Amino acid sequence: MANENKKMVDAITSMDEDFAKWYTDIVKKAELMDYSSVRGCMVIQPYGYAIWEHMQRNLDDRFKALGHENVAMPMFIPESLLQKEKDHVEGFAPEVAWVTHGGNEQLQERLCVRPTSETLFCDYYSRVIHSYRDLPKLYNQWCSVVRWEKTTRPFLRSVEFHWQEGHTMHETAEEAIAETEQMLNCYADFLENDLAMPVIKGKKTDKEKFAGAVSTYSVEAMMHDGKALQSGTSHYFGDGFSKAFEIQFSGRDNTLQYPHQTSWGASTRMIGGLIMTHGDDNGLVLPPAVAPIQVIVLPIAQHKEGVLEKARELTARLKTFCRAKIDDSDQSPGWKFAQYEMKGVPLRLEIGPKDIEKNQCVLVRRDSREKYFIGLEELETKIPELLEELRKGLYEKALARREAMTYTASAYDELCDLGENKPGLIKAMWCGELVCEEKIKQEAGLSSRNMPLEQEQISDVCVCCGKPAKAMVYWGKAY
RNA sequence: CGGGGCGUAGCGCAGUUUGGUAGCGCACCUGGUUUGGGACCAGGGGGCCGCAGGUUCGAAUCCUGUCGCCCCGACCA
Repeated sequence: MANENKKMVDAITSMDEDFAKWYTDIVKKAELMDYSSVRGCMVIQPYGYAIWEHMQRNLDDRFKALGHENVAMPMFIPESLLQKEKDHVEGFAPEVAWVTHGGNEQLQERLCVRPTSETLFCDYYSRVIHSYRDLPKLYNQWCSVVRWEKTTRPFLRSVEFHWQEGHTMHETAEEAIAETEQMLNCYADFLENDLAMPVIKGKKTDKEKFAGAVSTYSVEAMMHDGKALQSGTSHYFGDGFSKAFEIQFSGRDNTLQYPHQTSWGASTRMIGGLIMTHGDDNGLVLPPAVAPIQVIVLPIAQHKEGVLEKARELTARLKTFCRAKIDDSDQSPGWKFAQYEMKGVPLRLEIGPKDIEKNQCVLVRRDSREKYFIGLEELETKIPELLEELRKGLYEKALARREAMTYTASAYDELCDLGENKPGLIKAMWCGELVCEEKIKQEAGLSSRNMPLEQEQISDVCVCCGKPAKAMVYWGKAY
């Protein structure tokens, strides 16, 4: 057994040895992405893109069930449009890419490649919203955006990344706030139930909020190394953009009003989150909801009479109720075991001569490597059961790890000490002042992740300055 | 953008100090034997040594520049 493990560990760097290398090893060896010739931009390979497609489909169904519609906005934003909202342009200008020429001609006004599309949506809304009867507008788009990031990492931070951005307009602030909360919950539900990633829902501090937003909410997940990953975000804009873009409508009382706005997004970064939440030293571990292959069928001694036929027949049967695939290539079984573990396939089905004799097969779980000998007539019930157990198991394991790596600091020394010595999240009270937040960043190396919706009263005073506390904050290091 | 490391076959590397025209393992191709945890034997294909200049009779090797990637920091989904 020790021998077996050794061989497989050889394939990728162990996460204890070098977490960053472990991550890039998985991303490459599971064939999720490849580097491209463009700095910071990646090729998402078929297997990685298939995961994204499952995420997209799942989220898109959720959005549509909540009344949203998909649209497509231009990829370019005229400079004048980007500049309409002051905070927004200040936040994004340092990292936008500019188009200055069309063919050989210099453009009269340069165009930025969208880093996010608030301005485009607002420009459009200013033309189509006239009456309260035009509201709400519940739009979403699936697209890629470009941010000229200085350092990049596959899926976690790339210059171009794929995402969805929802942009909605509402008659009242209350409605827009409700939308912001609803979409935050939508992401949380998707992440927790389908991706098996426990998240902390909370509000960002002013320092960390989106450029131009009144308030920003996030779902934060903890990775294997204790760092936080913002995995989805939902903003309430109030009427700031509406005023900047002169979006007005006639209200029920026949007065001119500004609509209230939200935006919310989730990106291919979630793929990085999956890797760093569930992955292990044998590779990726995928939750069934987004696994391109849920069950890989591996014929054993496939040259022997009847094995391949039986394996193909089983695969066809499996395909009627789950995403199944057979690998009948002539690689050795051991190679295939390792290969599909690397790719994170939740269940492996082995079928060989001995099994056929007994009318059974072997199912092996990716997460625990537990083996189950299953009668062939039970597959329709056993496979969904095992997939569900695996999903729950992944969630519980991730939650237990997060809890074990979450600390409480009631004194400043304690906060600094934890920040330096304990990877993970730290709960501590905060007065709400930027100076304290910056001091904590400077001295403890911790940024505020969010102020959780589920607040706890650790003490009455700010961990940093000792003045009365306004909120409990999760502090940590982030991707 | 600062600090560090690295670019030689698809991948991982040796060769660079001391210039002499490129090698190993894996992968790939062919044939055969194998097949319940990364199989074995035999044969074979593949490289403007990141790119551009320079020095030299001769450069993977020395010099200059440049591009890219990775890691650690500051900024961000």
